[in-house]
Amino acid sequence: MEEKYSAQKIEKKWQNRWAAKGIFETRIDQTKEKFYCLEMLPYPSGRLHMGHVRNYSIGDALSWYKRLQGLNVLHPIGWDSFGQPAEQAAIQKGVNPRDWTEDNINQMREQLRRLGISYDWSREIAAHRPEFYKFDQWFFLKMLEMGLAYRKDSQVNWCPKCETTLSNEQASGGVCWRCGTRVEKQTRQQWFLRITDYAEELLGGMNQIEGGWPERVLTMQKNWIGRSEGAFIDFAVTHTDQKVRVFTTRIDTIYGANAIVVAPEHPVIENNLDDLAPEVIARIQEIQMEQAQPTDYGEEIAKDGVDTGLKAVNPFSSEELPVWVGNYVMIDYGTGAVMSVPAHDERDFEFAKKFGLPIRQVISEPHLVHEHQQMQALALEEAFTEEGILVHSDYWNGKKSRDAKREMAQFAEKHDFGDSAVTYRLRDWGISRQRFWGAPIPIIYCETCGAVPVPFEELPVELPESAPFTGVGESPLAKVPDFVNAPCPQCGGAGQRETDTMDTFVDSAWYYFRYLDPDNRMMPFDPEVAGYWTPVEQYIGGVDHAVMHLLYTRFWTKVMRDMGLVKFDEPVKNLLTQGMVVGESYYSEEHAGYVPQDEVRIERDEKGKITKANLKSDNSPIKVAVEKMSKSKFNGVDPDDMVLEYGADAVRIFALFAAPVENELVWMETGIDGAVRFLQRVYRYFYRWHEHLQNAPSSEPDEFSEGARKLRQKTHQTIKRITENFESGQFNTPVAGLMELSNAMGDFKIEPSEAETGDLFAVREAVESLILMLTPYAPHICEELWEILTGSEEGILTSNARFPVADPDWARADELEIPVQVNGKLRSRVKASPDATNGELEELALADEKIREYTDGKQIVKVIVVPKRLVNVVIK
RNA sequence: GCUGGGGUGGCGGAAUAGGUAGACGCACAGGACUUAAAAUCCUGUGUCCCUUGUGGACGUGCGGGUUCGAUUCCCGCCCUCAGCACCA
Repeated sequence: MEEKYSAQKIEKKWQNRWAAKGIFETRIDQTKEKFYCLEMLPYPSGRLHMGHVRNYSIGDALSWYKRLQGLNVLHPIGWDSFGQPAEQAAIQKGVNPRDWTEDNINQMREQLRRLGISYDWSREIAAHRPEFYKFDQWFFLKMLEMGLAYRKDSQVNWCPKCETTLSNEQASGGVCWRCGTRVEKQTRQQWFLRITDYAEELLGGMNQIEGGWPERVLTMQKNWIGRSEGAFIDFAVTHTDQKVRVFTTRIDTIYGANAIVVAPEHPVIENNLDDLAPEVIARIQEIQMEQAQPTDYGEEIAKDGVDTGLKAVNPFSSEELPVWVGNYVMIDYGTGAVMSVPAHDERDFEFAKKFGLPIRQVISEPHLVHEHQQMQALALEEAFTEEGILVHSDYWNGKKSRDAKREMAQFAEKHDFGDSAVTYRLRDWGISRQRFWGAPIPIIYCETCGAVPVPFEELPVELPESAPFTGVGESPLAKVPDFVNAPCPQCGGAGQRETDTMDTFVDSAWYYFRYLDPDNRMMPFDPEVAGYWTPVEQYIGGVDHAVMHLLYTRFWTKVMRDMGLVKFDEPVKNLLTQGMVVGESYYSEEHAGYVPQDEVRIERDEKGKITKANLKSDNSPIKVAVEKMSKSKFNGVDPDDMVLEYGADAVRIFALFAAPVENELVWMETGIDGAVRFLQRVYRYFYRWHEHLQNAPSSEPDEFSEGARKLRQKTHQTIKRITENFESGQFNTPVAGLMELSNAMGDFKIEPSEAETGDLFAVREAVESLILMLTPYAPHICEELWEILTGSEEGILTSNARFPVADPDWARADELEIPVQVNGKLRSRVKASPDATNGELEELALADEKIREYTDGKQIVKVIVVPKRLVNVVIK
């Protein structure tokens, strides 16, 4: 054994040994309990960032912990390798997206190896490889058969200058990210998946995962699905046989309706164009344009609208109402039409105020009902949006909102002009992307047969080797005639392939099922294999995927269940959303920009608090902030540099110790020093003892010195505590426990050469326990120490070592210090045996000298004894 | 605006079926070792007060409440982070 700890040497040695032996490759074993530990797969950008390191350190710690408990752990990784950056690189640098992607994957795989993450590399997958995306296409065709995939007109962001479609992110602020041109909305035929068919189940299924998923993720999904209960009501358009159907959650307010407001695209406009004045049509077009302008968060557009001149009849009151077009009504929510009740809806109120429409209050607060019934008109300052008692509503007067809602919906249903209804905010999932670097949608358009699915046996529809990447015009795929032209599978006539590719969220919706059976050529995976490995016990990733990815994958699972591929409803039992990794940044207002740390001089007070920060060059003040790591802010750190400098073990310990996993993690170099120091302490201690520990007895001796007893107690207490911590999903507190154990080992001051049998046993037990419990955090050093300790090259897993189990007798304290309070204030402590009865504890407390000072001459009202914890003497 | 988190030392954070607040680490200060430095080891470190002790008071965002006892439970605020947002 070398005297000095060299992280580089040890880590390299074990990474090579693990790889050579395929230690982490996993097979189905029906005799063992399985554990599927999954981390969100990375996009192969080329460099790992600290967020990845944190994510994979968490997953790896958990995988090791479960392996050491004897579970059959599946811990795979792959690449989310379709997507825009590869195509962008092709446009800007002229490289082939495939080559660019593969290069990046190779680099990042090496980085992951250097971190020593225990992946089963034999299961590695990548979305851009035909073996994988073949099954994106397979699923698409299946969903087409099931009626879950369909095509319809939909709007996309379009930059007229670049002649290309843009994603919402690329069109943020309403301008093209590349050229700054104002983005237009364009209507295209796009493919959709009917996720809305599963809206109710996606909502209801949440009770199966409650407790295992963070509350906020479930809430976000709930909000996203946006279930809303109400009613559809038909308003007949006068002089026509048409009806306008509105959706409302407040049917009880219907007597207060002053107008019907429809979205500009509403069919009632199209159907009655002849009856509309030309200036009205012009206004409607204007309003539609306004509405189509993308807006930033928080930006509210002023209400605008126009009276179409059409009239519709309120089926409850028989009142004739004007039909307006309004910019605040959206075609794709509800029915694209609302009844405007200004007295009881803020938006309608604002609209009515602006256009001078009548405002009638029909819901009253209970104590004002009488007053409201007397008065014809009331001047409302603002909309009254709460529920109450109906007034000015004919037959329904005096009813409570809640009852009226139900009864009025039933009435509408009975008289055939309405229905109770549930609507959702959730839209069907549009998967068409006008991009090259994605899975081609397997459809051929034929003039005679229409949109024809590519037969299953012809899958995959492969991407061409290359395409003209100009960044302008249509999708590059459309410019590859060999790809586009294909015979119609139905009639054999000339056909053209769909040139849109699939949203990359399709890949991520099911990728982790492919790990189970990555070489299957016929099916995405064998259902029997999936029956063993899935569902996922623990999924770990960023909270930024709380809605889209995690909702899509839940949807996909339910579809797979309906296909008979899996037998459960929810794919992920437990979800852990880790916090962001942030760094300290330095902003100079003087120079209007961020500056690197080494250009800043920081002064601290005697406690270490920053008192002053100035630029070294010109002494101008600097603002110190903690922000998400980024190159432009000079506050990022490269994981590779860190690993090179401190070693993977230390980097991983710090990533897990510095903060609870769901919190933000502030990356500090001084913090990582602490992790290095800890590892060195462990190594030094081990070095000092390792030869002597070979003489330690294998069975428990009868006698122990006082120091050995103390050490054994601490060892078993630590095992107990760390096991509990792991079980409750804590990753930072076990490190603290290990440090305490290591400190206790140091406190047992005894020369190894003078150690008695009992001492040797106690130290060896502590060392073994420490190594095994530290393995999930720092596997390299632990493997090394284990090899030296046991003399076996097999490694911790192969030698079937197990996570230590606490002996309750040793974990039990032999003497307790019981705090004694007088009237709730801590006044003294007494020593007591853990077996002391409440009566004995009370006696001890009252006999205590300091307590007697307080109780002398006072009346003791009562004494509260909390077994093993505390005594409180209440005096008067 | 709606929804959901979160406010504990100089910092990251421990501790909640109500029971010693501040574990562990960082930073800082002092000491040992050293010709010196680094490394290492030891000690101290919530605030305030005094008669410097095995002392006292205060202290978990603020104000109330319940309780022998509240960081933990209840009520009302303030601040902050995140997601969503003209959703009818």
